[in-house]
Amino acid sequence: MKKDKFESDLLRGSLDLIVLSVLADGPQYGYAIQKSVQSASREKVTLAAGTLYPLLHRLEADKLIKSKWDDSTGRKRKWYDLTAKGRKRLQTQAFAWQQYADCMRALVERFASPEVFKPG
Amino acid sequence: MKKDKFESDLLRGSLDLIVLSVLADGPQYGYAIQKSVQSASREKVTLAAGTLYPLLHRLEADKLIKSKWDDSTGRKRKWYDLTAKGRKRLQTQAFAWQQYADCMRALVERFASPEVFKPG
DNA sequence: TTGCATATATCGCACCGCTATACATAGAGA
DNA sequence: TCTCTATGTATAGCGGTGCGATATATGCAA
Repeated sequence: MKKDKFESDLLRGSLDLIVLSVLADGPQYGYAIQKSVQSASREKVTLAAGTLYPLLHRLEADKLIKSKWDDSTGRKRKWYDLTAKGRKRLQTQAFAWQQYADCMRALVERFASPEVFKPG
Repeated sequence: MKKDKFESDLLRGSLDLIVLSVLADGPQYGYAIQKSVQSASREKVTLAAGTLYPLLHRLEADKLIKSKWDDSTGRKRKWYDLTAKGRKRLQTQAFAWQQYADCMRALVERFASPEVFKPG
């Protein structure tokens, strides 16, 4: 559990935003989104499949994204694209996140110090 | 629900850190912590009692804080204080949070724009 | 033909913030 | 005195969500 990744609870409430932001650059299918998030976060955020697909279904149910199957190639892929509502949500959510981050930073900034290696 | 406050899911995973940071300035009892968090965040973060007390119990179970009842005054108050472990956790958690925030900011910064008032 | 990466999906667990509820005291105002 | 509000702590249960486990299927390379 002591991976170099962020705690699940820290990501909670941010994953929607992350996925929306990744889709802002153009349509992608699920598995590609997973890889995009991973690389865009420099491997700090890893979306488990059991997290990603339900999340995409939720976003679609909320009409923030829309999907289309592509059977033309060998592999069946479900492509997702932002809706107008999704684009709008991305903006407001991103802004809300910054507000939250500014507030948090003010609270905890002075306490931050990296964990240091202690020889056993 | 359209209050000026942050979404619950956004706070999730940060509340521990917030409470630890508030306790870093000295011992406080539950109700005071609630008020401190509220004012330190400029009313952006409001800890419901049903959130705060279980949270404090968890932190104590993890030996990050320790408690002591004070019956000397009229009102019975349970005072909480950081342990050495709690102080250490505060540092590492605050640092982890900054890492996370930097990562998030890089991802969503360019999309942020405030919600504008639209006359109906 | 074996194995891995790709690709999507769902179930159920665990965790936690919140509402609702409960109980008790102090102090102010009627 | 009575009532109302703020203070003070606590728990039960609900709802949402990230995740591990599991299932299924295909393309491709060794």
